Amino acid sequence: MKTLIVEDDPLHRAYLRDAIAGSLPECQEIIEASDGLAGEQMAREHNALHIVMDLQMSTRTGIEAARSIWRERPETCILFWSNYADEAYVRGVSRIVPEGAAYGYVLKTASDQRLKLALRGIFVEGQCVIDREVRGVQQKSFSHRAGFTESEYEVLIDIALGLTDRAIAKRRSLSLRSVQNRLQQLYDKLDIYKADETGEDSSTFNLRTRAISVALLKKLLNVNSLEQAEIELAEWRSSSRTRPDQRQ
Amino acid sequence: MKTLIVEDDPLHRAYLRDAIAGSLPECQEIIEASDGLAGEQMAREHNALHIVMDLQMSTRTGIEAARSIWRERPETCILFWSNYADEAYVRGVSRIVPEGAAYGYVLKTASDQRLKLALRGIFVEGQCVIDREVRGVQQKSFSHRAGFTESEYEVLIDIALGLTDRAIAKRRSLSLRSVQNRLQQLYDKLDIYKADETGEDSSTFNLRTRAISVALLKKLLNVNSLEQAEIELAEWRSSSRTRPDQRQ
DNA sequence: CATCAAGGTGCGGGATCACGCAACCGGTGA
DNA sequence: TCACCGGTTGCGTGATCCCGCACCTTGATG
Repeated sequence: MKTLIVEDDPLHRAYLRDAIAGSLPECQEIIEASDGLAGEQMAREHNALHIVMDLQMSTRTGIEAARSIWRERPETCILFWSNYADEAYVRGVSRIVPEGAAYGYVLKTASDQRLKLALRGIFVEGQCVIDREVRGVQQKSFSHRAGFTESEYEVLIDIALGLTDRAIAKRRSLSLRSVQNRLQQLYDKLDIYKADETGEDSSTFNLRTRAISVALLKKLLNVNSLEQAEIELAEWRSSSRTRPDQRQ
Repeated sequence: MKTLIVEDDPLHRAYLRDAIAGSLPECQEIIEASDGLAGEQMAREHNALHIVMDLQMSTRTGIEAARSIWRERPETCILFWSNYADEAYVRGVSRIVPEGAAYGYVLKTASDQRLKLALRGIFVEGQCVIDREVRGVQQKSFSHRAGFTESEYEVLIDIALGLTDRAIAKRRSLSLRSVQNRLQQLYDKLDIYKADETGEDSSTFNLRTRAISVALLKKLLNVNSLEQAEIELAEWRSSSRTRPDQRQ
């Protein structure tokens, strides 16, 4: 059995190495990569089916790397080891995990014990191991109460990218009015109004930008997800230019 | 001589401890705190004049902690040890360092050697030690070419908070039109238009929100600075309600 | 089948934003 | 002294956004 570590911080890498050596005696070989891109290649070359991966790396996010790895070998077991349980990350991960694959999400603040249990659970037992803190976020984001539907999340990303209503409508194949409806729902759920109504002098907030601000503060959005969305947007823009306007 | 470490990651804390012990034999005592708040208190209680501090911590940002520490004891030497050289961080730091204080900014990716040199330079020689990578950012942000003036940065933050033009005008004591002018300059410098003019079909972007997006992607803004700005905004809002409208 | 809730769509209007044009003003250098 | 320049302000217009009202799907439920 072989394990790949993808993590940019050398200290954390060393720590992981120890944890793996200490909890997985059946693991004969540990290989390492210090960013997402290298991790991707190394996984391919060594045919690594057991991976521990950091999210938030500079060259290539853990999510991006994991996505292409899983596209090639969906049976790969991946343990995400991250600093944060932001909804943006959790949503990003659960969006890409293939049907029935074993994966895990444990926080870097978790104890030695927790990490080692997760390593065994995922890599030898084939379970999914998700930290309780992360579970909470996951739950919330899929319950419809104060959680966001996929479509609301879409418009949230689109306005955060700076698109106009019209552009969003085109991109998501909706009418202008529908987009605005979704925005409305978004404003409701984000509680944009709460802070505003303090004075009779309302209208201190521009709803659209305020929504972005609140989403960032509530960790629904993070800069990584924006970067990701930005490149998807660029792809869409170039593809829709070559094949312009095929509605109707 | 006594040194205080403020850092939330235990691994990094241990690493720092070694680095200090190895490079500062004159240091007899090392004390530690695992978040900004604790660091602040500990600095006060132990009257620590030599501090190594992480930026980005959960409970209280390094910047916030440093600010109140410096307010009490401006002669404190602080070495900021951070993962990133984002303009938002660099600007945040250089905004709070008191006249003539010795401080440093070194990246976590720097070599052992660099870190140890910085430790000696700041704590025993009283120099300022700024990593080259960080210098670059600092330079850029104060040269007027493609850099941002303080006032442009102000409106950038304000729109990122979600304020309307009118609200910004009131907060910064400007006319509505001036605010809009500053926005204009901001849009120019951020190159908002570049991406938009590809097709004859312009207007895919809402300038205001696009500006936020680009600023985030260019690391001019980060979520920490937003959180900080948000509490300042709350203060201003409550104070301007008690003393309402004293123009003219 | 009747009904009901969710989501998409059109219409229309009031508010806000983006921005060109023009005027003003405190400092700088010829 | 005068021309110039960067920053501020007022006026006005067209584009965009926010959002209430009303209608129409579609799938689920009694």
